Amino acid sequence: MNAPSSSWKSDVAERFDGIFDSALMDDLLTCGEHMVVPAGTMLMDVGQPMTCIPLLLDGAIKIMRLDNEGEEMLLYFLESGDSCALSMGSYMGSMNSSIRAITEKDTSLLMINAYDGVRWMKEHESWSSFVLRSYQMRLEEMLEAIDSLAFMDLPTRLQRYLSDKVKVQGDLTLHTTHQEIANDLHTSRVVVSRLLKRLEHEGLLSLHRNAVEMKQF
Amino acid sequence: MNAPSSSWKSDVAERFDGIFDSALMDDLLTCGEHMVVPAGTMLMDVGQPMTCIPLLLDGAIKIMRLDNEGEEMLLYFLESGDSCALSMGSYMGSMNSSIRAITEKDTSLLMINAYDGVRWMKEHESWSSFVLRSYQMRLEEMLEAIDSLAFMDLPTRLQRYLSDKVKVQGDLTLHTTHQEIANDLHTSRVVVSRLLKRLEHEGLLSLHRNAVEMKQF
DNA sequence: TCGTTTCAGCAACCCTTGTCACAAGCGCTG
DNA sequence: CAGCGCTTGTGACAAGGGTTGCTGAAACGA
Repeated sequence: MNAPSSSWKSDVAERFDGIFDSALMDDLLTCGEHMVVPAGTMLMDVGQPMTCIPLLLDGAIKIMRLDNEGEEMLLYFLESGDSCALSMGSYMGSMNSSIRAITEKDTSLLMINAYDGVRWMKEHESWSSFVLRSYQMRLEEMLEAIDSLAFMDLPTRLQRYLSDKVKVQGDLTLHTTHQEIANDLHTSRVVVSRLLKRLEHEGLLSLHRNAVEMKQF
Repeated sequence: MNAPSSSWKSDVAERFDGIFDSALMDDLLTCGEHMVVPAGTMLMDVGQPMTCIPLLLDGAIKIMRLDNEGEEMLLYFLESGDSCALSMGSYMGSMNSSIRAITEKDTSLLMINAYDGVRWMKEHESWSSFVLRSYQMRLEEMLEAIDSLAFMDLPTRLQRYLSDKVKVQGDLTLHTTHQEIANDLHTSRVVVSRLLKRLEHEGLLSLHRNAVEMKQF
């Protein structure tokens, strides 16, 4: 959010320069609805109908999976330039979201009506290859989530999580609680505290109230 | 594989009737290369370039993820009518496979050159929506894999695995070893033997050498 | 400033899962 | 038939991680 909110069109032009051709860019600017949402906003929840496709201009969105008891599990983060391909699902049979999306930072995004998105698949080759690439990237990130669950122990997963979060936040100091970390990793607060303490002893980070300050990552 | 191998074209026509329009069907029959592969064949491995898109006519394919040490983890099964969207990735930046694919049964499939597949995205609307639906289905299955890893304990995962396998094989008796099951679930043989024994005591199945006979599922 | 709430640290305990070691049975082949 | 490899069963044990309960400190709100 470096630019004033009136200039989001130049943000779009800059962010997707070389990716979308000019005709598509025009359609985007005409049909897209620009939004700025503060950190912590739930953009989408499990069971909600998906009517539009978000294009991220700035900020970050946390994508999570839930089980029947409402327990969360972090899947991945969307960052600037990303889009959530799962939203195209509204066009294909599955009408409802199977994930929860919450802004991780203040976020600027362009909402595309799903119907327009589908129409453009035929009209703009640069759009259809963008959508396919987006699906591809989401699949790769899901694979990484599976890797971490299937092949890594909790200390390793925690370190990866902290690294990712530093990258997304762009700040070595993470303003979060142990409980939040535990939710994202789907484990318990006590366990996270234990492991963080260990990492502090190893000198990899230092702990404060409501904050984890990373030294290396 | 009910039909003689010469009549695979009618298999295709029947399997994808109502999904592909007639022009696409013609292209499919012209450009596609039909193959019949026996069970246990590795169709694709991690690191291999992906040059074609498989359309499953009959049979089943097991899709697995590997870690650095070569440890396996079952992701999902492809069944008749499915396609592996990951293969489209060859067109998008990522040239190499990140998964391993092994036929689970004798399998009949139609191989589409990736280049043709990409070209048809523009030319045939029924193709592009098929590809998108395919991506969508793969994503949903990955989500289920994540659910099972993140939210379920091993006894539950084992039961789900056995159920899935029965459905895919179309046979209540699974011809497999405890070691193979352990590989698919990424656990150890001893643990699988233990849990299977428990399920046998509960009357859900009975155990034989190289076979698990399901009673209910 | 005082009470309340939230957060983190810590200890003890337990359950699930993984590991090791070994034995027994089946089926194959020389 | 003897020998071998593969598969399964089982007991004892270790480790990872989840649970409970309690404590004190920091932040917050009136």
